[in-house]
Amino acid sequence: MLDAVNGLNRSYEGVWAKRMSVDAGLNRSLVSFQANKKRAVYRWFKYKEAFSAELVEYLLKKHRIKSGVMLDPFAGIGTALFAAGALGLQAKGIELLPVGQTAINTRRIIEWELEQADLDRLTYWRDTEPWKHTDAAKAVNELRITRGAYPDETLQWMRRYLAALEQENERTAAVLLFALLCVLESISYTRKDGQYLRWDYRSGRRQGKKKFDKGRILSFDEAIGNKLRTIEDDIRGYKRHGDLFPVPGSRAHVLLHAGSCLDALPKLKPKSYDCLITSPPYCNRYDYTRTYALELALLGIDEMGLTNLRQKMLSCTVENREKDLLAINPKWTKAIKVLV
DNA sequence: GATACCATTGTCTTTCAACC
DNA sequence: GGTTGAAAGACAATGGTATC
Repeated sequence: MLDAVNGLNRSYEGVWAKRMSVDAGLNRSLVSFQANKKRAVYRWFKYKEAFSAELVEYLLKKHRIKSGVMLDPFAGIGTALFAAGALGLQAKGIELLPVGQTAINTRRIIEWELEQADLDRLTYWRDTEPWKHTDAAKAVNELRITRGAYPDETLQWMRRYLAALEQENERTAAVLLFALLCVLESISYTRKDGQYLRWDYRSGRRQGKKKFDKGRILSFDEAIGNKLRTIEDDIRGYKRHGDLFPVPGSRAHVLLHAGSCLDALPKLKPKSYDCLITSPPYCNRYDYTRTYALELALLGIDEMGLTNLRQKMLSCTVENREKDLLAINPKWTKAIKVLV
């Protein structure tokens, strides 16, 4: 079977061989998340799987694409969408993981809906730390895989933070929730390490032969304070003459389809896109419901939701259940015939 | 009811180039 | 010179189900 798959791959590569080339102008920073770490807005959420906005700009410039519609069927946190959108293209994305959907939707709120008064509320939160002045608390959703992820004190502050942000309007609350989403790893006993969540020895979880020490775990105040400061600085950085987005085209035209591209791709209208930039998932290895478990829990996913999400993913490691691919797209007959 | 079997879920170790 | 990471290989724990 493997020979048949490899044969199919080779013949398909042959179709595209003349169109593929090695670009010496690219380096590791550009094609990974590294370049986003220092870039305003893109640096908020550390999504290691992303490529850089600079790469998107590089590719569009190189191929002289200045208008039209771009598609990213594995949109992630929307790096390609917003980078292309800011250059004047219409950008459409498909994303299954709620973490990515939240990142994209929050950024759309910031670009299109956030008002000056909302921005002032973020400044208020940064300066006065309202979670410290409330007794109200809201439970932090927990999953089996996230149990014991935070120090007790941190968990208490998270509960108060969640309760306090509910007093804000929808726009401000969305940004505040996203800020918390961005710091979860840094305030937890976990680190996203390769394809699984690695646990610090202080978590109380069962340890392996080698003790894992993730180093300093940030306090809630320090982590969220830094994040709110960064987000606010970046948004205000846009500001000129009282308008958040004065540069024509800088406010990205981004549309998101929240769901699986297995469902969405066959329904797209043919020949309606001018270019496609994407970073597809590994087909047999990575399971995002493990590495992004903290974030998914915060977003309210329950055990059943987590299981369903895991099985919906295109890839999902060796334990993935078989999918009825022909029911999704009858045109895949040839490829499927090789596999059986 | 005990047992075997199997799919699913969760974790560990090794590796080494690139990064900081 | 320590740390990190869109590897890769493997295995343990768990829970459901078929079989006796």
